[in-house]
Amino acid sequence: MSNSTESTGAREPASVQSVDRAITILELLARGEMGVTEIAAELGVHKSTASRLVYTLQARQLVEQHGERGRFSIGIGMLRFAGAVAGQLDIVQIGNPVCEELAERLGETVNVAVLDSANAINVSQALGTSAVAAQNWIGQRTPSYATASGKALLAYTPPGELDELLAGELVSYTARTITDPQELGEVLKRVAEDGYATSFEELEPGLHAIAVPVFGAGQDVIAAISASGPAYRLSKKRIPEVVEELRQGARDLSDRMAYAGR
Amino acid sequence: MSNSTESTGAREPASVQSVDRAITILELLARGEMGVTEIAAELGVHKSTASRLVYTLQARQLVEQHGERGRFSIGIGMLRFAGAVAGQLDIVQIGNPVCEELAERLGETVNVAVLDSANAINVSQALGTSAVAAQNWIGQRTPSYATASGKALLAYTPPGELDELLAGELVSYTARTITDPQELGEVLKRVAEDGYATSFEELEPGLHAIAVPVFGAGQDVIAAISASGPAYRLSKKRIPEVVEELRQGARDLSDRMAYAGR
DNA sequence: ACAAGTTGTTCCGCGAAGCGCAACGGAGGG
DNA sequence: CCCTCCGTTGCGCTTCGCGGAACAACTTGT
Repeated sequence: MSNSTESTGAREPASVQSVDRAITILELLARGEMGVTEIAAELGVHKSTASRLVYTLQARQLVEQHGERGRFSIGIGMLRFAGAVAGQLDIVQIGNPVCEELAERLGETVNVAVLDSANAINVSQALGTSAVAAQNWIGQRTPSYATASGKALLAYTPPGELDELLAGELVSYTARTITDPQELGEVLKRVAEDGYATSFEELEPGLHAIAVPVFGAGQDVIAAISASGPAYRLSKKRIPEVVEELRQGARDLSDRMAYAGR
Repeated sequence: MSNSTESTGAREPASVQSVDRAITILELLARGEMGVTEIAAELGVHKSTASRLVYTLQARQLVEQHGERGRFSIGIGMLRFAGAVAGQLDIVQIGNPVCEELAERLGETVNVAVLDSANAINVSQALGTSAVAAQNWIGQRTPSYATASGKALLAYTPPGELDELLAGELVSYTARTITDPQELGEVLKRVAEDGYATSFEELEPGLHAIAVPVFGAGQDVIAAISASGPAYRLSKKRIPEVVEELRQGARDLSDRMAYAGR
């Protein structure tokens, strides 16, 4: 949240202050509407400063003002960039229809995720049929060791890199989160053997997820597909069924990616 | 592109310079990879300035560096915002599956667009089956009077607002672009009667498009669905067939939006 | 193979640009 | 109808960010 100016410490090449603040504003607004005063308080700056930053973002359509003098929220202009990043990562576009189909077939929320250093990032999503308005996970950075997708991705990473990647990262989110490096290693080995990974309440209480890897042209893993839902519905019993469906989707996605040329 | 500092003229409340530049960088990178020097030249600033701006964006994952010292491109962090804006505009999420289905049925690229002042902005997209790697239109701001979607949206706007909206906007893109306000008025009236709009090479030579409006809860138009493709394939003859499919999709989308609660 | 041309990054001093302050004007709410 | 809270706008001071130049790591040309 409010990470103010860190004057001393590590020698980071120094960021441009106002740009950094502007990005923070965008991240705040990504979570919901806010007023200028609220933003200023969160940033730890004066109202006027926040106002001008917001104005700049608004002039470029990155934020929108709801009334003439109302609150602010993320703007449509952001979609332009969204389209660009989606265009660069073919998997985003190609993953969407696959997600849709799986979501309909399983009735659960389905995501495609890729690995970015220690985090798994969801790049595509399709909501399940359940009426419960599920959370939007797109773009979310989730700790790889605590999610099904993450573990599916990590399982095929060389152990050497792995230790480096997760050094000092193993924070506990629930009672079931794996925090012991050695235990994690064993679990990942098992994942590689079985060809699927699970996360049963390791990230959030009551949240279950099952994931399988998506292979690229060679033997490398380029993504993971996961199904997630409430614990009472996505039980252990359903693993074989769900894994089977996910595998089919993963194969489908692999093929489409190969066809697309990458 | 390079809009430098305009010292004189209208009294705009003044933007924060570095933030404005940073956004320009993002827009540049949205079109493809670039190097720092290239960016600096485009912005009209010194390399060092560009380097620091890019570093700031990179630290927040909004841009990525391809090698250790390579070129830059839009980063995955952008997806976080994309998810946020998609969450706020329900139509983005709901529109996607509708696009997919229509695209498969028609074999052409299908888009959902909304109106933003004088521009039509594509918010959802599904590519057609044709092997031709079509352009990514998501987030694109297109001149409403020259696109099928745009005209479908404008046709239900009160004439008063319309004149104000398009004052001095009617630029010509091709020989067929409508640049006469009176002619546009007549065309739009026709669109409202027929219930569909076309753009045959009015935006780009060789590009045809057909669109229908999407109605909200009342009689208001909240979006438009369009099919677009090369002139030789999406000919006038196909209008009845395509319009019929699009109408069905629009009704579907309307229903789903109503069901979703907005 | 070396040199000359790139590239992107870092250090530093000056100046403008952006910040905080305070006053303004409108919108609700009591 | 006053009082409070909101977002916006001049204004002056200081800081922050810019430009210049030197640097280091690659690529190219001969």
